[in-house]
Amino acid sequence: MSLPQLDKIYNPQQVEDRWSQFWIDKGYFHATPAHPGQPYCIVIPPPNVTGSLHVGHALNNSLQDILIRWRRMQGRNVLWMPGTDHAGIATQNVVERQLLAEGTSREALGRERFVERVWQWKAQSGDTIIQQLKRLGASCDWERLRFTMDEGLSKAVREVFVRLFEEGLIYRGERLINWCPRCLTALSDIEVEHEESKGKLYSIEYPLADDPSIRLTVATTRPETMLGDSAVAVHPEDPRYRHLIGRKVALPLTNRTIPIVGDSILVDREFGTGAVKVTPAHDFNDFEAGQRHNLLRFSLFNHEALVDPSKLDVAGVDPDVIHTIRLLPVTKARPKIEQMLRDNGVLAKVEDHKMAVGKCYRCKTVMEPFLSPQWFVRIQPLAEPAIKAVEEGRIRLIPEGWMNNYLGWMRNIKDWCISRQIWWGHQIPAWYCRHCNQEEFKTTGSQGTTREFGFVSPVAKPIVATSRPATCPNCRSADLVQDPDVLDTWFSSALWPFSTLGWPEQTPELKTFYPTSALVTGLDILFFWVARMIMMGLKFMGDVPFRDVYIHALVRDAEGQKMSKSKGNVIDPLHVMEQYGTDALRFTLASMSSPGRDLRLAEERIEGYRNFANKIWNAARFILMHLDGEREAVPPTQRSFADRWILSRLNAAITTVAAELEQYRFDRAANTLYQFVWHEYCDWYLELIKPVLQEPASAEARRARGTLVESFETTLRLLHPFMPYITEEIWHALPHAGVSIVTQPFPTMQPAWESKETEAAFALLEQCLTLLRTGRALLNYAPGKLVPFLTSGTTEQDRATLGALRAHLAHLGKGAVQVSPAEEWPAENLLRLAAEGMTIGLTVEEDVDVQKALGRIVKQKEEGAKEVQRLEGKLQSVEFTAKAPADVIADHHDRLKTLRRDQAILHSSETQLREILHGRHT
RNA sequence: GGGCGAUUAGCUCAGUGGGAGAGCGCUUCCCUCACACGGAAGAGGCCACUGGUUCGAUACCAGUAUCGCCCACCA
Repeated sequence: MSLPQLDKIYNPQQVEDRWSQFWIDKGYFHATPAHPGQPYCIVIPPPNVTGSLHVGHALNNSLQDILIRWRRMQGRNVLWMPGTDHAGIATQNVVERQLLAEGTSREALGRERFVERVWQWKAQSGDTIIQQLKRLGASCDWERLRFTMDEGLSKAVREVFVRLFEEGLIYRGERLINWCPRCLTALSDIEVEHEESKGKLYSIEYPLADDPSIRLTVATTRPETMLGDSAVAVHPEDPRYRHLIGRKVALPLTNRTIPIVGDSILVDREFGTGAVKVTPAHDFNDFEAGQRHNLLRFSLFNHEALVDPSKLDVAGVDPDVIHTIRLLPVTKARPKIEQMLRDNGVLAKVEDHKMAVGKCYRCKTVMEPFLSPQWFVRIQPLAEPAIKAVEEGRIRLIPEGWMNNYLGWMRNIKDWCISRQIWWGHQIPAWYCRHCNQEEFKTTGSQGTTREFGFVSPVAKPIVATSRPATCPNCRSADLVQDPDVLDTWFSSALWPFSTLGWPEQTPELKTFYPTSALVTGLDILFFWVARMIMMGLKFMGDVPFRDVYIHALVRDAEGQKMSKSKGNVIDPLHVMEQYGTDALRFTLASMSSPGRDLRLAEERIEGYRNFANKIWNAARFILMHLDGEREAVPPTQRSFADRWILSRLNAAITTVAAELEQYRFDRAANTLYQFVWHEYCDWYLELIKPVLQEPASAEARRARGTLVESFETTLRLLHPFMPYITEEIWHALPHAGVSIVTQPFPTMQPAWESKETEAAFALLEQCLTLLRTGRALLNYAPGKLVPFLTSGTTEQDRATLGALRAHLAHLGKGAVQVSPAEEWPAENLLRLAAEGMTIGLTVEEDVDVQKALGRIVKQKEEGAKEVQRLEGKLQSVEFTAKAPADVIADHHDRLKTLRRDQAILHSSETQLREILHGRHT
């Protein structure tokens, strides 16, 4: 059999593309419901269709692929459902930036042409991330690639919307929502990021309308909103203010008087003065208070968060004030108002105050509470079953520490604002009859809106349907206008586990793969995505969307900073794959993925695992080099010590890896593999069998080759989910049956391989050798020089045991350690003797500087008793027989605890040792 | 303000009611015919602090400190 010539250094680039394509061409990743195995399904967290693979994706998908490949090898019916997300605002922003660079704009293009343009961009760049995922080795069923705006998925979106609307779980209304004045759209509560910032707390005095001598002091962080105040609230049982409820105060800078109301929900008596200004159009609490007390709402700013003079006019603001702050941004208006309040003598004080300011999660612009008509999902009825599913363990969060997070959020969940005033996305399947809503549409143009910025009046009555109705069911008019808003991106993602499987059609895929098995995702989208999938899955499928949710950490840079382009600390996974190989990247990410902890990725770490790949590669080279001859399967009873040992260890590795994967402990599984392959398989096993392989024709060698191939091939299969490329490449070079390692069975525990006795024996053997080497190094014994390694043992048996030890260990000292005598004994016997107290001695020739060695020990003792203790522990069985000055020996004799004198020392000269070396172990 | 997590070798992190570990880095020696992306040996830690439980605590409990994350309408 001719073996391929392998390079000394593993070159990932040369193999990766080849196998990636090979796997796809062979259709290994394609799933079919007809497959007899137990279904195992993961739906991918769909990346932004126009995005590029970042290291977070790399982590997320590496972990998924490990699970998927592992389950596939186990014979399960595996489906990894891939797809991309249209990512409404994010994508729209990107295309808008492109337009800006071209000197045009979304508005100039108009809605239809803009959306067309985004589709073009999608067509152009949508394939990028898919190709990158393939490069990562992701074994998705690429034939099933989905996109959230596919016809099928859009149908699911409309279906869900209509059903929820018909059940009253979706409604439309004018509410205070989070508004991004830059993206010009509403956002949901969780799309607002709170950031601590320094602000001021302003105390303003409002005089009673009928008795200006009495003043109520209220505090606010946003004095500019006082122009829109509708009331002052006090606690109804507060003795200071109780009697004032029902009276009015004169609102400074305006011609309005506003009532004093009692409200126990809004007002905390203990806080501040106990009196609160109420601004229903600019504060979420105040909005609710306003509803409770039927207060007027005075909106002051326009959709760009600029002071709107016409609204100020409506709010009865003093014309001079309007003039001063008209069209100013909110932050610019604030100091003007502050000054005017001061001029009016009603600004009691200004203090420093820290506050949380909300920012848009897409563009970091400061958000503004904005009164506008929007669509909402009534979430509570959906949340309850979703809470139960997790409480009852039908869905498992891993690590489970996140459960409280999830439950806490779900229990306090608020209605979900799902309408967005952007163009890219699923347009809301609601239409308005222009005829029936004449009043509302009177003042408008073709867009069919009555208000600023394209809002359809909140009073207009929508017709909700999965497709455009031909006529108005009420008046038969065909003059229908579709609601201009689109749905929150996360609305369609919430349906992902069943929409991708064909819902609302009852497909075989849906039947086979729903509920899916596991979801692998980052914490950052637990609420955005995971929680909503659970709610929607339970609602529309009547069952949980997945059993396990594995929540992995965020990838940070080596300093623990979030990676961001602006900081320039981004590790580009594509670059890493290029430089170190995909397998190295995957293995690194897996090995660092401890639960509940962010992972700091440093390039050195990747380099380390690149070296690991190279180690595997060279082990393969070694093995292939020695395979040029017959080999036989070995009956367990005839296996050599080394064979029994490595199979037992391999067995342990298999058991551990599988157990860790079951628990999503990718880190421990990876570390087990690393430890096994490098420090057991390569460091010890391959070294142990080297001498045997030196005689290729021997029966011993034939048997050794049998186990060698078997153990290595098994190891490759064990490694494959983590390092798919290199394992496939090497597997093909090894003797094998089958077409690809991808479809080979995952190794399973072999009870016959387990041998605790052999492992115990090996442990002793290892100790002996380490002792020997330590002694050598400690005594500065020249590296090329043989160390006579002599042991006690008076009987023939002892002597023979020692010989066997030499046979097994001679090479381990890399030619510099030899054991005498030469008789052959099974190593186990030696080890048994060792266990019974036999001591191994190290004899030093006269040219060794014992004094120096001992001096080191003494010096270290002076420096710290602990170190010397450790040294003594190691040296306790080392014998010094060199011609050192007698006083030195005497001085340190007791501490060195030399060999017991009742044991004979087998001595050997250098000449004898050379004979042994060349005579070898046959 | 509430909740959660972290604190172990220079760095990144595992870990367990009884011996303190790994990778990388570092020191010494070695380019020995699988691998210098390698081999051998080694240095380096009051396991954050303070109490408690225990025969025994790095581990369990309480508190403190520092850091981080999530949530939050206290004007």
